[in-house]
Amino acid sequence: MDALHSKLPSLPLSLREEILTMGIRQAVPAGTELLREGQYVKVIPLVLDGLVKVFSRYEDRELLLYYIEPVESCVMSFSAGLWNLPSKVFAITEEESDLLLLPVQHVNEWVRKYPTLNQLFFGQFNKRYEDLLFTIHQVLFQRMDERLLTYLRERADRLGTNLLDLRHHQIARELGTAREVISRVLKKLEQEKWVIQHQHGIEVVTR
Amino acid sequence: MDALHSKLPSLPLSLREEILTMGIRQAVPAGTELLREGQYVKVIPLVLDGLVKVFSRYEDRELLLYYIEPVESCVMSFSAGLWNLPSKVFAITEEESDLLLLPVQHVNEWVRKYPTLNQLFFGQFNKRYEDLLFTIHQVLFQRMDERLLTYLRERADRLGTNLLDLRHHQIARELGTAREVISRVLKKLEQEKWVIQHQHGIEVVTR
DNA sequence: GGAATGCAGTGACCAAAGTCACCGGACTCA
DNA sequence: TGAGTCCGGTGACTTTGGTCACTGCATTCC
Repeated sequence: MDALHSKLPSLPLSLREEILTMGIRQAVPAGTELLREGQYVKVIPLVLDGLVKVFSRYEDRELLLYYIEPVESCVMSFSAGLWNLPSKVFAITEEESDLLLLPVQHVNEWVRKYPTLNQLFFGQFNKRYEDLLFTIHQVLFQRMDERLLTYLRERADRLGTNLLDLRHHQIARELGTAREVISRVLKKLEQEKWVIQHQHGIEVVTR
Repeated sequence: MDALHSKLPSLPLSLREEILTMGIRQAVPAGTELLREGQYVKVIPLVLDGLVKVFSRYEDRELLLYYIEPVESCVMSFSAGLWNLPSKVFAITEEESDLLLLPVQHVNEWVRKYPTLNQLFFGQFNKRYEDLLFTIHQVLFQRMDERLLTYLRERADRLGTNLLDLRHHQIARELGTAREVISRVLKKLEQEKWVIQHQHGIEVVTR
């Protein structure tokens, strides 16, 4: 339970203690939906461990916007929670994750009482803003082969392995396209020696 | 000079006075570049009057991200200014505009001294986050005809007129596409009676 | 063993959008 | 008045990516 202290050393001790008493610690399995479009939010989740994906959805297509890594939070939940607005994205745990749920009324107090908390929130907003900029860039200016390779490399970096256990249809959903497209492009990337497709995974060739 | 008082009544009087003494009031003509990619920022501009466009650029294509309207600011300048990071977007005045330039070191103090200022900053971050979400949505999930019509309507609403004086190539740049595409799609929209093209402008047909 | 299921491969086709080349009208300005 | 420039229109073509239909594996589960 002292994880918070080591992970957020920048916050005042008294705030960390308040957070620990008021916050609800929760372990959630992989694949749990944390936030749905149109939903109102009463707790702000802080990811202590694990990984959460944030998506935009339209009809039956979706697009991965960004990942929330440990000791980060979801800015959509800030605005949705603090101003009681409906969410415009949905979020799902990618791995089994350890969350700290912060009830919004307390967060409202803390923001007033502890100005340093604002620094943290600003940082999060800024990170997500940059993530979205990057995503826009990819979607508008890059072709599928580039986007796919960037996606695979980013994932390999994050997981610390070149062997990615991924289904084509998973990739397609995250990139907002169709399974066949991924199969086709992946084959092209393989011919160009950027990746190797094994029976149970895709190997990203190190440069 | 009392514009600020009437326009930002939510801020404490003493802060507004500080802003007025430390901020630099500046009128800039239309088409002035305020922020360039890679640039470091020493003042945070607050738009008092006029209109500023914010773009993402890649090679020789660009994409309009959002507009900054009166009594709004640019979140890219927050992060670029307050953390001394290079900008990833560029901004240009669309109309002649009246700006209030806030030197970053003072803003840093104000943020600490006046917690209400944080509310304003949060609001701005949230607005831009939503703008970017909307843009992603348009770019990935909508076809050009939809995007173009949405763009024209939004613009007509903002300017309060159905008659838009726009060049095809301007539109193309803002939507990140080519002039010919706009010409083609505009013709289709005209055939479908959504717009009428006049000699000197495009009329958006009211629904 | 056989049916069902999930996954990937693939060819054919289509639609959207990007590109190229070229035209002609309007306007400007020297 | 004639050259230059800006603007929009357009046909032809290409590329990219989305869709459809169908195949062949594995694996799993009765």
